[in-house]
Amino acid sequence: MHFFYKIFTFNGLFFINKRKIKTLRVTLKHIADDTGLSIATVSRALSRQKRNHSASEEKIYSSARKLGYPFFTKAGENQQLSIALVLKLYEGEFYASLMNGFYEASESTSSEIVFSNVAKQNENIVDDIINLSKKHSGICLFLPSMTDKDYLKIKEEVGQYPIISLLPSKNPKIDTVCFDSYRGGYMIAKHFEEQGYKKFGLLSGPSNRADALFRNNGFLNHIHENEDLELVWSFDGDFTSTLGKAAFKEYKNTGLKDIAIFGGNDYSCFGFMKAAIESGYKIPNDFIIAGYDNLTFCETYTPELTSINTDFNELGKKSIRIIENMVADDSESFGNISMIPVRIKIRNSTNSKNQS
Amino acid sequence: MHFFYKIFTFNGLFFINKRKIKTLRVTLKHIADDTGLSIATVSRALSRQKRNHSASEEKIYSSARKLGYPFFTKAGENQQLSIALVLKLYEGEFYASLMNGFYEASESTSSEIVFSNVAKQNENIVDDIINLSKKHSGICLFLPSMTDKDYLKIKEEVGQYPIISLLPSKNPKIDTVCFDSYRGGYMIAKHFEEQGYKKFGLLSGPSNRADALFRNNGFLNHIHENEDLELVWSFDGDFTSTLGKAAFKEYKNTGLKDIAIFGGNDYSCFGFMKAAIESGYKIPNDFIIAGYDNLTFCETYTPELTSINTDFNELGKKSIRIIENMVADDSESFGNISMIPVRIKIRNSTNSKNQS
DNA sequence: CAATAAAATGCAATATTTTTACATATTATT
DNA sequence: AATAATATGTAAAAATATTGCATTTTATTG
Repeated sequence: MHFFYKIFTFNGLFFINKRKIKTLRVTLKHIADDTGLSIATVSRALSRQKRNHSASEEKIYSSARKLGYPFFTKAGENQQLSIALVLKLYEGEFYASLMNGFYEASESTSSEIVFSNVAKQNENIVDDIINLSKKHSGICLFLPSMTDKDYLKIKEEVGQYPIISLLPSKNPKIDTVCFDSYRGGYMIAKHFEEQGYKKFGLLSGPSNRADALFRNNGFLNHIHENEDLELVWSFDGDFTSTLGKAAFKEYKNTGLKDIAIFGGNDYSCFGFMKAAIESGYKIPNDFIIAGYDNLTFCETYTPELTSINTDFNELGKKSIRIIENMVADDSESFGNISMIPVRIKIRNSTNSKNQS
Repeated sequence: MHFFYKIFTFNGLFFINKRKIKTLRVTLKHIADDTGLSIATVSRALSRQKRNHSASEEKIYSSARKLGYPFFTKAGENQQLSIALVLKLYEGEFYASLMNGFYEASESTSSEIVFSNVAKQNENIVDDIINLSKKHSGICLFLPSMTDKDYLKIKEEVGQYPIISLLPSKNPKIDTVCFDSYRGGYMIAKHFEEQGYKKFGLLSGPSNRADALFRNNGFLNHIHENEDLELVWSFDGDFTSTLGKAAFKEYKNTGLKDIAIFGGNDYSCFGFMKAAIESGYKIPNDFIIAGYDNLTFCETYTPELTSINTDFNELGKKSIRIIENMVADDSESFGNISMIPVRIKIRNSTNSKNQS
């Protein structure tokens, strides 16, 4: 006589007919079956103090890793927090600086930083982040493409779990630690004014990035606050040197000279300056220009580029401290913003006086 | 009546007098004690399908993360390999490119790349790497400071565990996947010759880095192979633009002109060129120069810098493929080298003909 | 090559850890 | 205040891991 059961899975659970059965977690039995050895042998191999790298042991370890068998932490061993820095990695000095800043910051605390990359085309970033929240004590998000809606969804799912964003937002839904982009833009405009310029130009970053908007706003607000200052030219860039070059073409056509240009970021400026130099323009004589990010190449380029320095080590330290506090006392907090001050680094690209 | 026991730990084991007792792994009991809740409640919170973010649940999760309680993988869920890319992170475009290349390569395979940073001052790198070998299916090392002795020690401890180095070595102790640095240097010398130059200069990288030596050797060997070519100037740099500048001072003193200089890497060249331009030299008219790494700034700089392009995506793909093969068939392999070809990207800095 | 020692393995008993039924307490809703 | 829903603890049951002992396999020695 036979019985027939319908076995199916739903939401990660297993069912026989409609009765819920155990969620099958990975056990020594799975490894034993996978390697063809007995449970006892598997147990011994995994709990041995010193690995001996015999063929069986290697097979067991490799199977254990493959199947996701957990390697138990010994009690009292792992007391440090693990904080994930979630970003979409691209090429460029910027990302190395960001990661390096966080990493160095973590060395002076008892927390460990883990970098977590998010796929470039990824519909389920929110789910990924929620998953990460199981493995780490806190999360720092550097994801320019995230919308307010995404943040809200994360906040809902994740409750008072320690999570912060490293990018400014017009209307922050979660706690934020970021550079004071507004002030950066403002400082540049101020510096331009101090150099005696009245006519200003703006090569802006992508309009869907809040940090780009804040930089612009700081710059523009200083212009609008002063009657004798004027924005005479602007161009919508995207933080790439390619559009920086395109911006110069457009600028050249206008025939404007002797203006002070804020380039949004350094890459844009490098593209703009290169095109300008190739067209026979002299910087800072024909126009002055300043960037944002203070990449190492600001010093390498001729003329050296005035830029806004952002201290990633400070950003990292502050972020880690905030996450640590959030872990310690689980009081609800929501939309707090911490601003890291930025510094202007003045170089030759805005120094028309001493130059000529 | 009382008994006194001496409890102590050694090698992660616990002993009472001299009798070994259990290694105390983290269990629900620890979390229950830590949170003040019962084991049952902890069990329920951790195995709940949908988190509800109640105060207790948050406390339990946070304690679990803190103590290192393992989150079990469900059987059949985690079938992908996890490969660690171990490096010492510094600022600079180079590291972002390396990580990005590996990350993108991993997207087209079933393996996952995890970046693992190693502290800058770290006496126990070898131990750290051996620890990582428990958590990951394979390891890729990018650690220029490692010596042959270190590699040998790792190989001994780790047996036939899948591990490779991404840097060339004079006498490789473990399997290596790296760029063909020798050929890169060679290609530059060849290109210089084709441009009609007979007198060559070399600004070399740090002598303790095998990859720098290979670049030099490729360059020098082509010179030595041809009777009419000659090395007329050389300088010991360290891959920084600072020493690039210093190199130019030295070069200027020699009074040499019309030679072809290989800069070791791009940063050195940028420093050298900047100092040269500031001294009124014209490139490529007064000398031609080529770098190595093909950073994005090669195109941004004026003159655009000829350089050797290294495809990190290829490096990543090849490395992942090799690790995957090592995981699949556990045959012993030792000191195999795979070279990734490099390409020369010719730009204006070596183009004195069409220029003048 | 046989004799012996050392190491690895499987079985099954034992120990440990996790889950859950049931009773009770707490919190939310009407 | 009554009732329902949810959360918690106790203790029993179930699941999982470890280990003593016997057996097999591999390595070493004369």
